[in-house]
Amino acid sequence: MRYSHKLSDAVHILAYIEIYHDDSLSSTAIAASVESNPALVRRLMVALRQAHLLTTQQGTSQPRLTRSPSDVTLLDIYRAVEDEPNLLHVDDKTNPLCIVGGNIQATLREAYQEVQHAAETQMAQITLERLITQIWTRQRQREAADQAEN
Amino acid sequence: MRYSHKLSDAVHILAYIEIYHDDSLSSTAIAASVESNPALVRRLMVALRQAHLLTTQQGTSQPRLTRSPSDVTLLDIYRAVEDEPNLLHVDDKTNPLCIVGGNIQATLREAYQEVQHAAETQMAQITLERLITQIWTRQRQREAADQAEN
DNA sequence: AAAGATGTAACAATACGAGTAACAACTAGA
DNA sequence: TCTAGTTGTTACTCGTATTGTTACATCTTT
Repeated sequence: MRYSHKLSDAVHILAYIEIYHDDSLSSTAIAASVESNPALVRRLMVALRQAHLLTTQQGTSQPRLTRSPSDVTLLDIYRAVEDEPNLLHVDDKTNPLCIVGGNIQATLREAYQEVQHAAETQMAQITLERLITQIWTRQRQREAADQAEN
Repeated sequence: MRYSHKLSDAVHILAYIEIYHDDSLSSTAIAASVESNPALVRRLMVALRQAHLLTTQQGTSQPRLTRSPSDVTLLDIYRAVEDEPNLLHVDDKTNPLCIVGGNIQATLREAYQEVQHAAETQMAQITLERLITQIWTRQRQREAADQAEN
């Protein structure tokens, strides 16, 4: 399985907008935090906007979250940015004349659906608020560690 | 997310070996059912062999399952063939000087781990025996449907 | 008007899965 | 023993998806 960072970067963007809501929220500034480029940020923000997770206004560097972070879950973000909703994928090119090839697709689809449901149930329990809280907690821990070092 | 068929094809191979254990089990025959090529089948069989899910003997087209299908789960097969064990992936290239960039990696790693655990728990409950049973059930249903049609 | 930002598209670079081919080593049967 | 068929393994190519890069029309603010 190849790996994309869409979900991680989307969470990053939302958390950035929430944490730095008083600073510049230009795609360039956000891209600097993601260590990526403004176009990627804007592309992801299109998906987040279509999912009604944030609002933007052309020309103004002022994206805003439309929902409370306590009301946004990892599942919402996942569905917003991942155009392929499934974590596991059935090989849809098997020999229909074979007992295995003719029946394994539907069988695996059902099994994968159970795995998907378990994963999504867990994703639905992880709120953006919790993630932001943990980011702050880790930040304070790092600052305390830096203090102790000096 | 890009998608591979390694897991599906590996399940296919194991089910094929179990169901057609009295027929030819050459990589060419299996590849015909997967509608793939013998090299792919052999590559996957290497991983399955290293995970002690089957035994092979060079030159003989007689792979054998080493465990009872009731004792092999989707998780076993998943871990055998997927070299990247994680379904979700953290962007490990973020700006450490930013509150978000400096703390989101560890935060997401923890969250993703919970999702991974939920998915793997479900995978561990799906046995190869169950999958094979369902393949047979669907086969009988198809045969009955074909009968009714004529 | 000018500067800076977004929205969007086109293209290149990159990475990875999968297909293909080739060949040494091994097995089984004539 | 010889031969055909198979596995184990490697190298290369191809197709596809993500990401990086660039460009530019459109919008907002000063």
